[in-house]
Amino acid sequence: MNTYGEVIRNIRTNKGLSQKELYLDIISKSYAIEFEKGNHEITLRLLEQILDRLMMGIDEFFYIYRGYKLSKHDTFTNKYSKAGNNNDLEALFELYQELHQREDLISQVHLAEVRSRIRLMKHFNLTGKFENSVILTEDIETITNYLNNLQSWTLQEIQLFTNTLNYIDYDQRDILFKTLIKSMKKYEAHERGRDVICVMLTNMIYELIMINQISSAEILLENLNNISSPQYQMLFFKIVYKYYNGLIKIKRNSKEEGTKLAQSAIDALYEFGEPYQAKTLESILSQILQ
DNA sequence: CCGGGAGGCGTTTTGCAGTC
DNA sequence: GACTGCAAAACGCCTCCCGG
Repeated sequence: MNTYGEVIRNIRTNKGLSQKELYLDIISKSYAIEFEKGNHEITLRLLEQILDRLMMGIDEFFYIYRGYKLSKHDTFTNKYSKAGNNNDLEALFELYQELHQREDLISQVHLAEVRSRIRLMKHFNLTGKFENSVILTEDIETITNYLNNLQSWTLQEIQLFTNTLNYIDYDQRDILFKTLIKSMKKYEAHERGRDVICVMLTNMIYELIMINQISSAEILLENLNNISSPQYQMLFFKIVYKYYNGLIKIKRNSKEEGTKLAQSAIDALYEFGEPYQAKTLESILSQILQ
């Protein structure tokens, strides 16, 4: 693995910048040399200043540093959501095997998360229904014990909650959500944070609609609408917003209008090339219409 | 003007023995 | 097992000097 300095040197020379041009007033000349040779590391504060001169953010730098790959954890998150969204059991099972070999706490929690997802999907493939009873209680315990100990939540922890909240019982979920909400506010200004929060709200709203907590669902739905507001990359959540409004209308006895709204959201998902998401929403709609 | 080496200096971390 | 004290090692950064 290259050092940070070696990667920076590569980027610098590709831009045709001299060491002076890059490092002036940030670190000394000779320290810059040692840094580029990999003999010294520098603090994050200095690295950030250097990256700023290279017109690069810290996340992009780490992406390049890993050879244009995402970090280890992103790989988990990516693999997990990719496999989950595409209904790819084989990929999920591979992930499961990988985690099984590790012993640290976080891997145990992820293991419970993946195993639950596998069980849920296997059952869905057989019956066409999502049934929480197929999840192991020990897995739910592993996850809730972990989340219960959190004073403040990171985005990855919010994602964990999102991925598993539908198996956690209502009271427990409510307690967790109350501690989560404090951390949630802090991430409203954070681009990826907003994304993570939108996904979480989407799942929460779904659960609330299914247990007929319609007014709570409406409150969260308004939150979803506000937080996902102006950016076009949030279009997906706009579609979801429309879809849930449809479901709520059905629940409030405007069956025809609601179905029309929900169906148009599903059509939009097909049009944007999200067939698995669309199918999931379709299956939920038909469950509700029964 | 550039990259590179030697060495200095203050701060932080680490290893380890001793104490509570 | 947790805390304390302390020396050695490592780290982060610098200045000064050198050769191409």
